[in-house]
Amino acid sequence: MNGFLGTYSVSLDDKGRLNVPSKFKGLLERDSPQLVICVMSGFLIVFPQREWAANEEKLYHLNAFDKSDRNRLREFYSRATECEMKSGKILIPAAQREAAGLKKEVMIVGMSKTFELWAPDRFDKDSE
Amino acid sequence: MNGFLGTYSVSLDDKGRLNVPSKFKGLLERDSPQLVICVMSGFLIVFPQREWAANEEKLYHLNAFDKSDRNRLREFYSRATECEMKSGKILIPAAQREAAGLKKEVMIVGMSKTFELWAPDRFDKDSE
DNA sequence: TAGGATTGTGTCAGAAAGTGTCTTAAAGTG
DNA sequence: CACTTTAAGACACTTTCTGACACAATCCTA
Repeated sequence: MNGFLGTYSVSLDDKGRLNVPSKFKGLLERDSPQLVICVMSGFLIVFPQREWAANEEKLYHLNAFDKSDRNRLREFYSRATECEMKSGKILIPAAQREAAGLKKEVMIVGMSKTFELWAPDRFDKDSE
Repeated sequence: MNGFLGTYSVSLDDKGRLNVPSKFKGLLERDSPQLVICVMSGFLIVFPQREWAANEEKLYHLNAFDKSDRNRLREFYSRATECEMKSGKILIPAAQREAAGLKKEVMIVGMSKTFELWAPDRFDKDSE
């Protein structure tokens, strides 16, 4: 597999769980079911564990006692949540669903190393 | 686990105890329930015991007979309080609650190795 | 130093949120 | 077209969160 590719429309169940498309499921099972979901402006990015760690490394040089560095760190960490794929599903925490305006139907967009979650109406408008 | 991640809104109980979200609880239990809470400008930083020790080490090189070094040390230590998670809760001392303006609702913000406590209104304004 | 007020601690019940699994329907495959 | 795989929805069960209460420890004052 070449990473996360394509666009899928899936639905959330009654508790807000995302049914992961089987192509993505395979990738996550091979690597790790551990994920980090990060709130962006209007949508969510899903990082597999390893990919998240790679991004985190870019912040190692920042000083937690410097005010502006600390703000950057907060920006990064405060938007993230650790999740896990369980029984082939990912529970999207309520706050994240809220932030991305996710209702029942969700667009899943592959971005190779990561993938994105969009509310259908926002995807049509904002993603271009 | 990737450390403390995400933003949670939790409430203090009638005695000012913080209900630790279960994801953070796990991390603290694995490591140690011992904590240090440090007052910053408008919010609180919670250091797990080990992380506090690591920060303290960085101050060893300061000279206790140098006036400005001594001020830095005083600044650091005087704002700190030792706490402990008990029955899954952390009692935030009254003085610290006061300093951070914490009432009933508290925002908990993961910062990887540490986490922060904010009054909701201050978080919205000051954290960016 | 006794009594009362304040602060700190353990625990529990009800509500809310998260999890596992199964059935049915739909889509993909040869 | 028969068979396999995948997605949706439903349900029961478990875990987590909140608010409350009872009790313990500490502090303060007379």
